[in-house]
Amino acid sequence: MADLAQNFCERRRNAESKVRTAKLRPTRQRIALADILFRKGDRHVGAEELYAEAVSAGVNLSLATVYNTLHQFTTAGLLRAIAVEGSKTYFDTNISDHHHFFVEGPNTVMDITGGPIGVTNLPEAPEGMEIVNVDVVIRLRPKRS
Amino acid sequence: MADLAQNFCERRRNAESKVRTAKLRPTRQRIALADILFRKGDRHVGAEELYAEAVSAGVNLSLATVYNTLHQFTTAGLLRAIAVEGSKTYFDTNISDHHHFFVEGPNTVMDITGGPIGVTNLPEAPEGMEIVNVDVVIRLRPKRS
DNA sequence: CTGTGTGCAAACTCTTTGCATAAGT
DNA sequence: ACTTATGCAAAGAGTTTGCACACAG
Repeated sequence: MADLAQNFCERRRNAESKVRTAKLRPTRQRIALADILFRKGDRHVGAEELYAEAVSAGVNLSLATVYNTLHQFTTAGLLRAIAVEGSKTYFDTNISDHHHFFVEGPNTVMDITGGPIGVTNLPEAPEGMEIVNVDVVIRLRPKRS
Repeated sequence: MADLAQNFCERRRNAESKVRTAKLRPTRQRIALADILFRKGDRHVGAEELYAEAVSAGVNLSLATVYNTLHQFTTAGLLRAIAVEGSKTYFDTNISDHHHFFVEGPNTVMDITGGPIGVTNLPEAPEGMEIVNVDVVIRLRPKRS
């Protein structure tokens, strides 16, 4: 029991420091979201899912706050928004340089593991522009017979 | 004048054959949209823009028809939907293997020209999945001082 | 004629916004 | 106390849907 309590406190402390890193006030909601997001390893979440998860974890917050927080975390560099076609925005807790599978049908995003993808012949940015990032998305579909 | 009329007819014929290629009935609306889409070279259009263009070209149609047609053309392989982050879907009249710049701010899509980008270390599709395509999106922002 | 396509308006999803209230420092 | 964040509900963008009417084969 003491262990559980300690883990709980430690996770909370980690989450809080994440929020402080982002120069945001460590409010209950932001700490709870940071905990959910960064407790487990790499995650790809949409706002609704994260909201549902927070609610079912007993956190009292609103969907608008989830959107606010996701954007604040993204701006602070704690999260990355993923470029996939479709109406929904996914956020990735893995900020390091990597790319994604997008699965048609369930519309889910997965990290590509097993060796870094290389992009060759990367073009120059046009005059007056700078490259923010390079996203590679490999679109998958369930194999038909 | 005769030239203009002939060009007009020829374009219309081309557009119609595009529609037939897609195994769709060559209705007035679909032919008009095909003409607008494929008359000029490569284009990246959203539904609303295409609708506006059609309307200002004197075509009488509805936005819903534009959406229907874009999806039908995409399914038929005449167009490709582009994976960019954000709420809006862009369609590309260039079906060949190429990739895109996405410009933050104006939220526009541009083809990457000047040599084909290569992707190395392309991973296997996971069990039971097949690769539909590989999209590379280079996100740009206006250079700050 | 017969069936598919279209137009319209309403519904729907995801996301943002405005403002009164609550909470952090 | 002072300021910033939150909750709520409403608005907003983009897209889809259902059904009566119109048009192509």
